[in-house]
Formats: sequence, C-alpha cells, structure tokens
Amino acid sequence: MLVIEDGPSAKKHRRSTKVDDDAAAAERRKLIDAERRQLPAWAARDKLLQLLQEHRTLVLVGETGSGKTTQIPQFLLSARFGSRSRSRSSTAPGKPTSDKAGAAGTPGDIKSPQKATGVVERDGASRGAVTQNDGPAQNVHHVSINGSDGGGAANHGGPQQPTGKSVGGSDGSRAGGGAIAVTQPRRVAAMTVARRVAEEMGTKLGDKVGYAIRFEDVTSHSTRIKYMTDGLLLREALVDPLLSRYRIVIIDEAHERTVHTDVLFGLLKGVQARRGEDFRLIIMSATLDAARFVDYFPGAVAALIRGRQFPVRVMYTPKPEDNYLDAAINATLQVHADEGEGDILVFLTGQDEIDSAERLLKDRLATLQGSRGPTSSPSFGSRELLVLPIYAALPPEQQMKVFEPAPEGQRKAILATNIAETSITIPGVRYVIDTGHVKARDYNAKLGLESLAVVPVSQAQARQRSGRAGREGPGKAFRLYTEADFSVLEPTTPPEITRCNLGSVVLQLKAMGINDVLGFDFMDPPPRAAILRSLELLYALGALDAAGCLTEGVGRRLSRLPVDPMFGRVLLAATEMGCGQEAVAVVAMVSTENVFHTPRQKEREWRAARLKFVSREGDHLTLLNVFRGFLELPKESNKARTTWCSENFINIRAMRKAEDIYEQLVRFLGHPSPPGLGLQLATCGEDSTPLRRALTAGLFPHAAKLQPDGSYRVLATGRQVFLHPSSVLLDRKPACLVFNELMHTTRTYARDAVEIEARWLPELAPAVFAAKTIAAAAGPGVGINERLAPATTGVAAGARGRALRGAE
DNA sequence: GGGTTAGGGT
Repeated sequence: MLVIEDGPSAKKHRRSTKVDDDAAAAERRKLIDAERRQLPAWAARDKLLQLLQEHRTLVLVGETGSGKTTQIPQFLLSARFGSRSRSRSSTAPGKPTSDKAGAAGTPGDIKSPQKATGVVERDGASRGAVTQNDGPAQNVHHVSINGSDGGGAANHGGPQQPTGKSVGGSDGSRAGGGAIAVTQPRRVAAMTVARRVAEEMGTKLGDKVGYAIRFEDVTSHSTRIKYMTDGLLLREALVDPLLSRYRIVIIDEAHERTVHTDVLFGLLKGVQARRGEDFRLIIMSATLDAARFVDYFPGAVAALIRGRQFPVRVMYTPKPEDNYLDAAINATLQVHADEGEGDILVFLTGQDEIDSAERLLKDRLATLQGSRGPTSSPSFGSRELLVLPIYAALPPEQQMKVFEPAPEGQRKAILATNIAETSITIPGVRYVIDTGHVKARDYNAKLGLESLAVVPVSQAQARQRSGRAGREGPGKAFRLYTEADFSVLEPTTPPEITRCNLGSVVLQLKAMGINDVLGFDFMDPPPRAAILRSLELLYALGALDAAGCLTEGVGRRLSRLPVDPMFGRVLLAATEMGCGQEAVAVVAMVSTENVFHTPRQKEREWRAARLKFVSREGDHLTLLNVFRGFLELPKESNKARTTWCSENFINIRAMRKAEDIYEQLVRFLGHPSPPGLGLQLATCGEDSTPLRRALTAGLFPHAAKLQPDGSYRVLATGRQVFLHPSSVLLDRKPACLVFNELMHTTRTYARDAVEIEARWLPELAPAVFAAKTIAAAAGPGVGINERLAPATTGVAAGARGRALRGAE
C-alpha cells in the first residue's frame, strides 16, 4: 500500500469494512473528528477563510503533516466557498468585503510582501536540527498563523447550497458549477486523499467528494470537492479555458513544479484576470518558496501553517568522500551497528547502482557475521539487517516488501532512488543516508537532445530527503558530503519545464488559442530555443501552418490525443494505412516505460525470455508481440497475467498501463461524435509494412541511416548516434530506421528503433525530405548526409521563420 | 559493442 504525502492522519487511515454498525460508525466519526482538530490546519481555519475573502490568490505554505490537503477544501466548502451563492455578492477586486479585516491585526501588512518582513518562526519540534544545520530560515514574506483556537468552527461538512446554474456558462458536466478543484501531481495521492476526505465528511466517495484521474472519474453532479491530477485539469482547460465549473482551484504540491503545474500557473493567471472576483486560487506548497508565487500572482498573499514533523538531526562528513557508493555502504553498516531502533533509507541514483550496492552490502554483512559468529557481538549481529531495493522499474511484488515491517529483531535497510523522496513513504524509517547525488534528465534544446546524468542534488532535495527520517519520530540524516559542499549546492532544482521537450506543451497552448507561445507568461520561461524547436517540429508534423497557427485537420486532432505529437501523427497515419489497431497497441506500449525487467544478475534468463517476442524488424514490433501475448491471457485472471509476466521478465504494471492507454485511444479514435475522431481502426495482420510506414509518417524527424562504422546518422540534423544496447536491432543494424528518442548517457543513443525503407521518406514527409535529395541519397555509395543535411536545415529554417511570424 | 531518475494525459 502506497502511503501518500501530507499527514499522519491519512497514513493511519484504514477503511472500515462495514458501516451498518451505526454505533461503531459514530464512534469512528468522533475519532476522525478529534484527529482533525489536532491538525495545525484546523487552528488556522478562520484566518485562512478571512484571507481568502480578501485576496484572490492565497499562497499557503503548509509543512509536512499540517493537514492542508485534506482540511482546507473542507473549510472552504463549509464556508460556502464551494457554492455559487456567494460569488455574486462579492465586491470589486481588491476591496475587502469584511470590515473585520483590520481587526485581525495584520492583513494590511500581508498584502504587500515587501513590507511584511515577518520572519517565519520555526519551532524546534517542527524542523529541529535540519533547520539549524541548513542555516537560517529564508526570509520570506509570510504571516505565521498561530492557531486561534478552532473551537467554534465545527460546521464542517454542513449541508450545501444547491448548485443551481453554474458560473461562467458551465457545460453541465459533472462536478458542476462552483466546485472546488484540488490538483495533485500524482494519481495515488488524488485517490487516497479523496477517500480520506469523503470519510471525514461522512459521504460516499464520488458523492460530495470525488476524484478524477486519467482512466477514472469518481465524481458526480453533486461533487463539490474534486481531487484530480494536475495533468487532468490541464486537459479540462483545453475544452473549458475559463475552468468555469470551478469556483476555486487549489494547486497542491506546487513546489514540485511539474510541467503541468507550471503551465497551469500561466493559464490560471489568465483565468483570474478574466473571471475576477468570481474565482479564487490557492497555491499550496511545502517549502518556503512562497515569495516566488506571491511575486508571480497579482494581489497574492502568503500564509504559513506549521507541520507535524519530528526533528531530524543532520550530520555531515568532515571531509569529502571520493566514492559515495562505498561511503553509503559504510554509513549503513555504521548506523546499523551504533544506532537504536528504526529502519535506514539510503538514497542512490539508479537501478544498477542499487543492484550493486545490494550485493556489496550483503557481502560485507556475510563477512562480518562470519568473523564474529552469529551472536557474538551485542551491538553487531544481534540484529539482522534486511537489505531491500526499491525503484520504479522493480516489479510490484518486490516493491511491496519495503512496506512490510521488519520482522522481530531485524532492521530494514532500503536502497532507493528518488522514488522515496516524494512518491512513496516507507514506514519505520528513522535514519536517512543521502549520497548527495541523483540521476536527472536534462534537455538540450539547441541539439534537441535529452540526457541522463548523475548530478549533485539541490539543497531543497537534500532537505526533502532528510525529512524522510522524521515522519514517525525523531530521526537522523547522514549527508555523505561536507557542510561546505552543501552550502554551494543549487538552492532548488530547476523546474522541469525549463529542461524538457516542449512538443506537447506548445501544441496544447496553440490549441487553447494561445498563439504567442514565446510570450506566454511562464513563471520560469523555458529556453527560447526549446520553444522554437517545438514550433519547428509541429510545423513539420503538419500540426501548425506556415503562420504558426494550429491546423484544423492534423493539429486539432493531435492536440486532443493524449500522446506525444509524433506518436499522435503515427496514429493518424495508421488509420489511413489500414493498421490502426496495431499502431494503437504500439503507441500504448511505447508510452509506457520499463516494460522489460532486466536485472543484471539474471541477464541470461531475461534474454532468453525476450527472444520469444523479438521481431527482427525492430523494437516497436517486438513490443507489439508482447502486447499481443498479454492480451491473449484471460483478462479476468490476475493469476495468469502475473505468472506470465514474471516468467517473461515483463513488468505487469507497465502492461496494465499500456492496456489502459490502448483502450482509451481506441475509444477516442473510434468514437463517432466530437471529442472522438470517428476513425476506422483496421488491422494489417501479419504484414508489418503498413505499420512501419505509419511509424515513419510520425517519426520521420528521427530517421537515421547506417554509417560504415556501425553508427547511425540522423538525417534531419546530421548528428551521429548509436543504437541503444537494449534494441533488438543491435545485432542486425538495418540500413535505415526511425527511432523514438535520443538519449545521451555515456554516448548519444537512439532508443526504440524500427527498420524502414529510405524511399518512404520523401513520400511520407515530402516537406522535409525533398524527392530529389533522397533519390541522390538512395544511390549506392552516395554521401547521403552531406546532401541531406543542408536541405533539411533549410526547410527547418523556413518553417521556423513562418511559424514565428505567427507567434510574434 | 553495451544500458533507464521520478512523475503525468478529454
């Protein structure tokens, strides 16, 4: 069971199996109520509501365990913020409704961040030594909310106003007019928090409180509080740019700065400008970066709610470690030998590193046991150390082991990637070992190249890691670097939107009528080159016209498909080429990561298993074979599926996700009326040619030709790349191929490749591959790249010029 | 000749 962020309350939550026992239910409600009142958020209730009446944007810094995610929406609802009735009675922007505004003492100061220098007081219990060692708390402009007692405020979950007609011309869809939307970066969080809040309010999930995530909508017409993923709200904005069905939008975990939240920021700013007093925005963030948000949103005010975090003592190494992996193993053994009860969480960078750390640690333990005898030392060997890996690609049954409590007399040492920073919370952890490194994705817009490299963490990330030791009691964090090293780390990790491919983002903005993408009000604008590159790509795909405007035929349809624009283009082409079914399966599979589980110590086994699926034509067809194999299993038999997957070293989570995407795409492409595209999904059977042609029609910007030295050259750019070692084509190296993506690690690798015919290119992408050039290139022994590169660059430059004219 | 951090989508 994954435990979500934000609070002991949610963590303790167990769903009651029966509610027919009224007495027990009432008892439970009392308990829940008592629990709620303990939460720091509860004490801040009245003040928060007051602030929100006076300001259109509230930036709420709620530390871990404050209860902000579960409580704030309920407060708003009980204060009728979640109903339509008060929206008309509110006053003009900037004019407080309440004459009590001054009485609270501070609102005047709060409004102007520059004046309100109130340093946030931080009590020791809240952050303890972490703060101390990290240096002084940042000087942020907030007001600290110290609970006025929340005694009188008990009408939570009271009867709600009938919704009537919604504001701003609602479309009458579910969770109708004036509801409260609360976004989360992760699906599990949206689900579990919604479930908890429904229970607190004593309603059925999907009734007054619900959630919506991709593939799942548990809301109804009576839903007033809707927890959802940020990506989903972004999708809704495509259809309803004013988000008219919501009176309040809450962006939770805003400090994580996902691509989705960052785009939402810009959109919401526009929504505020157009909806005025009719709309309220709350930005909830766990770290003290409120000033950024306050500066960005006009008229915003910040407030802090304390958390319930136990103190964590942070230790640094006196001098730099030259091998953090060795250091981590030593530190783990030392903590195990010297420290009291509690599990150890070690942050490493990736699967390989975790695998080898696991081996090294187990070897060291065996040696120690052997030299001392099984029970010789009271401090060492008296307790066993249970070494457990956790990372996203690990099969679920192995992942589950970290959530089980250590058996009596044992201690867990969990070797984790940054999955344990935010996505999952592991119970029992009291010691954190931070190697100070992380494997991170980056994007070089000029080269259109993604890279994956081990880099130092940011200070914020280091704090987040340390905090994992203080969830259940006082803890200790061991940073395997010096305090001086910490002080020179970047304060925060740059937002993702500044370091990723923007194809989808630019397409979405265009589809929402935001034509001047370069001028979009991003909180942190992505590199200009990244936007330009996306415009070029979208033009090449036919999604934008020469003026940079969305094309109705291709562009509009691509914007609605929930896949990368290049894959969307593959799907559209496939429906015309009679291989829609196969293409949907392939796109679903490539939209899923970690299909194959490839543990290093079982390489022979997984290679043998994979052979059954291998297509000599490439990775896409191999993935298609896997998907077909999976679909042949009885859908209702979980057992059969689990067994098949584990026998074949296939990740069942990935397969379930691929199946969901497949079904969603089939529904979408096939459905006859508007949101659907009403396209026929035919099958090409065993003939792979139509499918490979369809893939070419979308992936042509990634077409590459074999070079004499065994490497490949990307036709559109002239770049030299290598086939990724995981490709089934590695032994066969066809003369021409298209691939999904480039990734730079030790070298520049092309991942997921499929063989194509060079002569298809001018036919399927005439704007980019002039027939003449290809004809020359197709001749034997002709230096194809030298001829192609200038031609394609010229086209790209032309596209850029035209696309920009529309944009600027 | 050799390898993938984590999230997310009407």
